[in-house]
Amino acid sequence: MTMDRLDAVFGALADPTRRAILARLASGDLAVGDLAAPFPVSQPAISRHLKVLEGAGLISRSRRATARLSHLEAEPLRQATSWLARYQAYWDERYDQLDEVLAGLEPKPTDG
Amino acid sequence: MTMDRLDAVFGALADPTRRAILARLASGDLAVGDLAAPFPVSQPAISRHLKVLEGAGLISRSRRATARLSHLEAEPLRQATSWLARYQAYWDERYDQLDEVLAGLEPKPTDG
DNA sequence: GTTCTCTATAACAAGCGTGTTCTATAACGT
DNA sequence: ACGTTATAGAACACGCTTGTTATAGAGAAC
Repeated sequence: MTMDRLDAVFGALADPTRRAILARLASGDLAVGDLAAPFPVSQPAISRHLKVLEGAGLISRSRRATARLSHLEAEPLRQATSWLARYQAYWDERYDQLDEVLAGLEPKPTDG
Repeated sequence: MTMDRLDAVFGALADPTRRAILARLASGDLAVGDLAAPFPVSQPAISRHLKVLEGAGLISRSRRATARLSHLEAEPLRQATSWLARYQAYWDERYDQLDEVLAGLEPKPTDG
């Protein structure tokens, strides 16, 4: 249950082709062929990238006629962001006030 | 200059040992030996992990006596978060108001 | 049922990553 | 200078990843 999905997620994101695939899927579901078109790699290579993304939970797939549509599933990205959030304080002191704002309480004036 | 550091950053984060190293460095700079102690791998293996982290810009290093201290550099983590932020809208509708707040304008009351 | 389209799998090659052990280098203490 | 401590590098093994081409399978159209 507590399987380290972060391994798979970060591993998936480490490849620029896969990040580009996710970026394209953000605009809508796509078939393998459409997805492969802009990339200088073969269709089987894209199929394997999709398999990696699916393994990381970053996409889900469905059938429409002979095509297989890939659908972006951003939840793992949220988990990754959640892990990274631990370090926000190390690069951005605005994090504190941001955190407060997000906490749901009423925002206060920036300066007293 | 626009080198795809995300490859290196996400690649570095894909390894659980390296994530654990970063987590420990969040509490303060550490020498290789101290860093290697809790992990079930050899010292050279840790040295190589540190080299990967350094290559991704995630740590910097300095000498103190014979020891070499590793220091957390979180800026690349910010870049990774920045990339991921593109997808926040897909899992959290609060993203919109968050974005507004972060835009730097003075916070307004939650409700008009 | 045959054919066409779309996608997945098989089989293979090459490169990279991670781990090991053994050894070299660097800084300090005496 | 010499020894001790801390870290890096060399050499090697092994598995994983990515890519290729060729082929198989699944569904639609006719």
